[in-house]
Amino acid sequence: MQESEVDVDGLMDQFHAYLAKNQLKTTRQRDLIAQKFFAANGHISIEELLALTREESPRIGYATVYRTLKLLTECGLAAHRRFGDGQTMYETAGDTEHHDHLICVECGYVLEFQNHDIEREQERVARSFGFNLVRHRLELYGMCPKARGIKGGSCPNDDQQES
Amino acid sequence: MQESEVDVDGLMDQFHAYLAKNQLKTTRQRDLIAQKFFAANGHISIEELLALTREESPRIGYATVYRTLKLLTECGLAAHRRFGDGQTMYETAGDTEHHDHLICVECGYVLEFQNHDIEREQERVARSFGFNLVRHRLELYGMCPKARGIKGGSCPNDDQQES
DNA sequence: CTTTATGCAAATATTTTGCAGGCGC
DNA sequence: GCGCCTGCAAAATATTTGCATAAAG
Repeated sequence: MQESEVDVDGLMDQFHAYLAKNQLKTTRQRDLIAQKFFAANGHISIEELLALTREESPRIGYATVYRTLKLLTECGLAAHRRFGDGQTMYETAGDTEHHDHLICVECGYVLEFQNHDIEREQERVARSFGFNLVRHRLELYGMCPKARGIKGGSCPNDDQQES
Repeated sequence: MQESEVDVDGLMDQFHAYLAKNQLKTTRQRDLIAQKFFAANGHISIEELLALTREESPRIGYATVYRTLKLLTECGLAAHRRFGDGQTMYETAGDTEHHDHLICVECGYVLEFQNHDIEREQERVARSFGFNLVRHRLELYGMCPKARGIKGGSCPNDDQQES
């Protein structure tokens, strides 16, 4: 796996800093949810996150997950996103790791990547229009090797929205 | 206005082709919704689209808009998207016009552009992961010249989602 | 101790579906 | 005419909120 390791601690620090600055409290639930979220490497649904947190703290409910995710969104560490027709996913959005997405249109598998050449070009384009680039989002949709090879066969994860 | 004109006719053709190919029917409602959608230049919510179509055909309901948008999504002409915490937005995603977006975070102004160097790089990246690139979406967020100059002053259009 | 957060369930909001009549082909 | 579509309302989902209790600072 070339799953780029996320700096969970750093993100947790940012989260705590935000809580402190706004006189909000650090609770076990919030920490747990945030931790699981960050550790998920950036793509997770409310359901999945709830399931993960419940493994360690079964009483946690949807509301708390939603509320915590909202906090994370407010401080810029999370952002929701909908790939295809499926459920809403959340992804990490800290500056620390900036990744773009390569998404398989067959099986919905999401791969992350970074490419400095592209980023450099983006800067140039923005500047050429007089814009000051703050952030960007790039998604490439295509067919993954497995999907191409087997064509309707077994993709990394098959739970898909081919209508 | 330098709102780059979208090739509505071309998109409508693609839509009709899809309907025909799948033995679905061309109806006044579908055409109206699709037309309004394409003309919206790519960013519109269900509500807004419903309102627009109702201007000309007041009996249209949510269901029809949802259903039509689902069709458009299936044939690759639309895709949903959530900016910030707000409502779900739909955007055009036809291959015919391959432009990316440069969005002002201050005023929400959306500029379209094309850059072949970036596209070429995207191809390379996708290939390097064994993917067969089908389409992509690139959004650059930054501050537009006007926003930077006046800093909080008058941007082309002020109706924004700064969370 | 005081204030804020949690968990539950009820309230809202969003999206989908069933069905009878209407319309495109 | 036949079969797909529409509009309406009801159903299914998804998300938010109110409140009593529990926990954090």
